[in-house]
Amino acid sequence: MPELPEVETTRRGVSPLVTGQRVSRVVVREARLRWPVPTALSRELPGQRVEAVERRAKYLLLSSGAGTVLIHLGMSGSLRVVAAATPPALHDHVDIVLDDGQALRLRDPRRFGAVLWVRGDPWLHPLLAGLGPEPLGEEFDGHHLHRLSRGRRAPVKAFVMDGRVVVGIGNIYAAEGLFRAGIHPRRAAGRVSASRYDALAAALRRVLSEAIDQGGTTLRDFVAEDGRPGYFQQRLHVYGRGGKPCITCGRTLSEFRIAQRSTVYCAACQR
DNA sequence: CCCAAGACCTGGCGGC
DNA sequence: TGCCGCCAGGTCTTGG
Repeated sequence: MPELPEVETTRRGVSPLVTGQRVSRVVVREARLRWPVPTALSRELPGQRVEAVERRAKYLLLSSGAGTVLIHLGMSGSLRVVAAATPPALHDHVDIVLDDGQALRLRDPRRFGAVLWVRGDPWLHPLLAGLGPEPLGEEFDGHHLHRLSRGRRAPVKAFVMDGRVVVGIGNIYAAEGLFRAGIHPRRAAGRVSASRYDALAAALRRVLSEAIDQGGTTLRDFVAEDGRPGYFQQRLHVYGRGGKPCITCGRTLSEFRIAQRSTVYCAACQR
């Protein structure tokens, strides 16, 4: 579920309901996420006011005077704001209960997600410190990709999914960006030209922005009912379409695996 | 340093 | 209907 657009959609949905609220308690029903949910979170967050809800890569940061809650949704996580009295469903692992009677509730069936508590400067945390630029930020462009890729022999798809290069490009948007830029996903990263990296950076920006916009279309009821943002309805050009015709040339889309991830592309349009 | 593969989990689906 | 193998939006960790 969560690629960058969904995490950003979640942030926008949750932020106005949580920011400025005081935390009354933290309920951890299942601490065994990717890393154990620290007991210090339950001790030190209650009584604090949530100052802001920020995003870096696919991490959400809830800041308070005493520390920062670092949340990652993994493969299957979702966050909602519910009435604190709402009975938890299966896999509703953590509640951050607020003074106004609502709770920020994490559901994560596969438990690849994380809820951490960082006392000092969160930007120095090991999970955040080494990250590359935001794909929608100013530092990210074709020149950045071109410069970092020289001498790299890994497939360009794996290269753009590497968070040290640029954050937030998951399996869906890597495939979509490469298709729109006409680049074969298995081409060695070091053998993609500067101008084609310009096209790739622009394509990634565009597809991510579009997805966020579409998530935004259902933002109003996002927190209320079924937390599914609208961007799933957007037309994906290649992801999940292996064996179907290319929307540009009609040729059957090919599918193979790069680093255990399914990868769909058009052998005619992508070189 | 670079790269590929393994690891962590549950649930849904297709095939038999 | 039931069971089995495979696949799924991520990314840290390990080993060559």
